[in-house]
Amino acid sequence: MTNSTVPYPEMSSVCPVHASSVQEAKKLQENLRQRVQSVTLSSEIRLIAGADVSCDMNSDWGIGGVVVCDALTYKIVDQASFRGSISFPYVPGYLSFRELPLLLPAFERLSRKPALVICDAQGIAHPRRFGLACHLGVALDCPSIGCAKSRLVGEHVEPANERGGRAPLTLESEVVGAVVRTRTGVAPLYVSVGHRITLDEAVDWVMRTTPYYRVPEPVRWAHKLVNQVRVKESD
DNA sequence: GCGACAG
DNA sequence: ATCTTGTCGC
Repeated sequence: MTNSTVPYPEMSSVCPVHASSVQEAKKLQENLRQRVQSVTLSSEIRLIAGADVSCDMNSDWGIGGVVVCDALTYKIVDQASFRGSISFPYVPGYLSFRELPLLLPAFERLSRKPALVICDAQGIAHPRRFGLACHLGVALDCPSIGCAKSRLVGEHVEPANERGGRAPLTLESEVVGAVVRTRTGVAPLYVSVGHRITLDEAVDWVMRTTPYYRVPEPVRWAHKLVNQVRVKESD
């Protein structure tokens, strides 16, 4: 029988997030990418989460954190973090193997389970269409959005300077995301499908969660959380 | 060989 | 990502 108090019973079983080399990580990505679903959101979204990681400059420790917000008021309803050692180097294209080992344990510590997660990273706007947001979405079997502050791959024109300005992000003649201006006069965000959502829905949720700042509210809170914990918890 | 390159 | 104060601009 299943235990309903465990937030993510499916996580521990079938989605590897560790790799001992870039070559191994690449093979995992090429295999796991088949599990990504770009489909319409299946349920009504009442709780939305932001996830982020903070790394210590001169050590191999980092903090993974999640903040869960009410999808209508953006008030914080739950949060959790996890401190651990970082085992994978930062290699562009392989960020999930560095950050997911810190993020997933944080999700396990939540008492409220979000219906949608916004990640501070790419989704399918990735060389092998399997950025961190996809990896996290598949591992948690949860809808997710890739919402990065800068470009990893793809070409695009400059979106209109006003809030709501949007331009397609193209890679190998495929639209893999959207470059979205969330605030007038500020640098745009790179939005893409993570898992179990469509690009238009992803852009819609990024716009809905940016009423005040460039970055979505849940991600801003998660960023504050992990930095606070890192300073407080620094040995 | 050279430049690009989420966090 | 991280180290960091003041400062330029709307």
